[in-house]
Amino acid sequence: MHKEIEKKWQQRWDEKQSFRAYNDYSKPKYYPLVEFPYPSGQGLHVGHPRPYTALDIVARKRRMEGYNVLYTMGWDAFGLPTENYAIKNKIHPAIVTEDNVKRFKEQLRSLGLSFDWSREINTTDPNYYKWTQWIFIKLFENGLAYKKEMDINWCTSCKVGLANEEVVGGVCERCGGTVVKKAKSQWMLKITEYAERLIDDLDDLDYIERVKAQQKNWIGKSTGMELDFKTTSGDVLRIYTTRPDTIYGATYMVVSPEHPLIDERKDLITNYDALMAYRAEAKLKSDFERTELNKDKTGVVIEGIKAINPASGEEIPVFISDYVLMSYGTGAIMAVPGHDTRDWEFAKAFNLPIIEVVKGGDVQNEAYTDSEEGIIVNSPLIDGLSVAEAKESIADHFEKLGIGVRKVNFKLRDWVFSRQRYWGEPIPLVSCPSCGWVALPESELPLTLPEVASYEPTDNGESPLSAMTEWIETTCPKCGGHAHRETDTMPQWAGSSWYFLRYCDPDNDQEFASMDALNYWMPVDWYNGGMEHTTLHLLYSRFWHKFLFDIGKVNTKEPYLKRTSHGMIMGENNEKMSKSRGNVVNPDDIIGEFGADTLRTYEMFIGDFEKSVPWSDNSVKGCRRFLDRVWNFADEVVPGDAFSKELEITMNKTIKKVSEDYETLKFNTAIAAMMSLINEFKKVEHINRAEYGTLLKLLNPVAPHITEELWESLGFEGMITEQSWPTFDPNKTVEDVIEMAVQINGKVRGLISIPVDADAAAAKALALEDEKIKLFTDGKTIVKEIYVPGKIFNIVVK
RNA sequence: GCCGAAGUGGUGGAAUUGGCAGACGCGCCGGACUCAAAAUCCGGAGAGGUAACACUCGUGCGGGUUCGACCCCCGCCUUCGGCACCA
Repeated sequence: MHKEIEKKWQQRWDEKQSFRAYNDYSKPKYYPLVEFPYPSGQGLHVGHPRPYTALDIVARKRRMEGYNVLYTMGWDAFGLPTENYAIKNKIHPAIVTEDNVKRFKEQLRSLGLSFDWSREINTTDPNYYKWTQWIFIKLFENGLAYKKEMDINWCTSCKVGLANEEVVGGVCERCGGTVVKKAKSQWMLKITEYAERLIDDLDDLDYIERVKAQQKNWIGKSTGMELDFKTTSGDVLRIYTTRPDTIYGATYMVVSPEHPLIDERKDLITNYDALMAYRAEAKLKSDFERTELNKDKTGVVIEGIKAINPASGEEIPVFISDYVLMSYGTGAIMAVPGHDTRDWEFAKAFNLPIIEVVKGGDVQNEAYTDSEEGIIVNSPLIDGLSVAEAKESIADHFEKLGIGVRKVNFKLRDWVFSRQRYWGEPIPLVSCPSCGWVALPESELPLTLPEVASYEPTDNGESPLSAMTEWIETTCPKCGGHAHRETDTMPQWAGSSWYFLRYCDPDNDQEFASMDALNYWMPVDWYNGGMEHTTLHLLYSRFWHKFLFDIGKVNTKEPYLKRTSHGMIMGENNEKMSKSRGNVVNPDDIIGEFGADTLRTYEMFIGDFEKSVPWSDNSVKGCRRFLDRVWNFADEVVPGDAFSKELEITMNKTIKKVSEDYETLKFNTAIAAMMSLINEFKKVEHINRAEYGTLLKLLNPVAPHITEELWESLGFEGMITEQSWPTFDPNKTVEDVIEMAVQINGKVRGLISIPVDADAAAAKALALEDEKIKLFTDGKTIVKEIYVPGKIFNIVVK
């Protein structure tokens, strides 16, 4: 039954192009966006439809409200799993991708999502990645792409570079071999140049708070100063600190094991070998392991060089330790064990002096760090000042002396943009011996991936493309001389950093999208995606968008007006769904047995949309039962074009509730309200066409097929998809008389029937008539009455 | 470890955001229909307590604020997401 109905309406929507987004700029537009999937070999699992259905509900509601809606789908198809599958099975990744996309698309279509499939895009399509390459060239031309030596994970036995994910517990996931850091010259994007704006512009956006907080913390802005420490070797060690006020407590220094001073002053250092041994050890650890707070602090003192505290003039030792990273600040810190937890632990481990410079804690027992209101002590220049005052005063002092400067720092690091892989966009640059790095002219884009015999990374750490001599050898676009192509490819993040722009104008072969189309459709009105994309993808795409704004290619400084997040759907055992755990549920099975409408209803009813939730096969039935009940009522509908007196309030209330809940991600309570409405329908003599038709419209975004079918079979005009959204009369959403709880000392002891707008005196009179209330008030004195109209009446007695 | 969330019956969750905790659904129990089962329909239930009421307890744990706390504050515990080459 459901199979025929669903097929019928999916075909009819196609024929009538019901969900086509027209570039009809006279109508108000709405642009809802969901994260496009990576088409994996496993096909869709039941987690995918959750966000798609949610915004499908919004999209369908908006169309019924008269908007021109752009809701569409695409494929983020470059990536490691496809490449690894291709290597293993000796199939071209393009073919693997094609198969996966085909399967994903069939599955998505069977869900009855109202995507405009004419705008489908694929990041691996040369007509798409032409523009990804084009944007990269613009970044390069604007000085935002540069080359830098960066460490990659290197498996010493496979002799390949590994993604972080492929390094499990410090060893190679495939062969168990040792993984080390290996320096490699990589393309970097200067996202740090946008750090300030990426934080500041969040203020005007309607992102859920936790997303904003994650973005802010990831960018990690801190205000402090850079300060020079002289050394006994006659050098200057520049440190970064957010606490210049604690300078007198700096009893030692720590530099990163990679700090250049060590090699520059090799001759003065008497324990160079020990330092080198420590550096080698640190190389094996990730930054994450290095900065862990609760691990034992390790380090080696540099023998032969001491530093001089610029405030106290005392000589202090200099250590190397892995908790100081070369990539943050200046790679050197002043250590104030009295007021920094990691410094304190290090000082304890190495028996270094701990000096109290801010009053309030017991620094011999633990670092005193929450010191914003503390008073400075043991610091001749700033004694008696508050921490805030001292920061300013000492900063002024050092700036005057010319040995320090106020500095804002960010945790955010530049974006490593090179991959030594095959399945990614080729970086469209050539290296010319006389001109340096030169971008390809636009006419040579897209630079397509060459056919190679092996997609396997080479054993020298270079991309598979590096083995393609005839592809690499080229001429310099600038001087015409002999030159080499870049053989690294872009990371998968590239294609997904601008895809929402392409949806606006997907077939344009002159530009990535016309300004007309962008002016009309952008910004995205509502972007929903997983919390797991909150830091990287969201930040990268905001960065690219801001860059495109700066060069005048897009019309808004931010891509997304609103960002919400959905929870994951877990397996029935409440573990993440995965093939290896054997708890994956395939939507095809549910659609086969119960239908797409039931699956959609269940996915929306299953729980709080923003929280993760375990799948339950059993509960699916309940949603099917609900739809069956809706179906069965069709036979009992009587004529009538207005709500009956009996149902008037209920109908208005339900329209209000459902309309509001669809806007606030509360799909579960919207469906519960419609279930309650059906329960009300059972209680009354008749339901008429107005009432039933309204229910169908409210339910349509969730269960589009069955509601279309019922709409048609009852002889309503046109398709339900083309109808306008029901409205309600606010005056008819509340009952005149309500049941109010009466409390004695905060505990509910009785109920009174009272007009909603009654005053306290009326409530009191009614309450004191109540037999049960009398039991609690008789012989007691009323000391206080709290009356909240429409809510509660509380009597405090003694 | 750091950053961000979450913890409510047997179970998924709800609670107008400080005002009757457990809506709605699943599962369970009982009944109707049936030769029987399935499906469907009707009814029941947080725990303790009572013949039935009454009453007591109850939103991860321990404190606090308030007439009143799932909701606000302080201190913990557990689980989940992210940690820069998974997407």
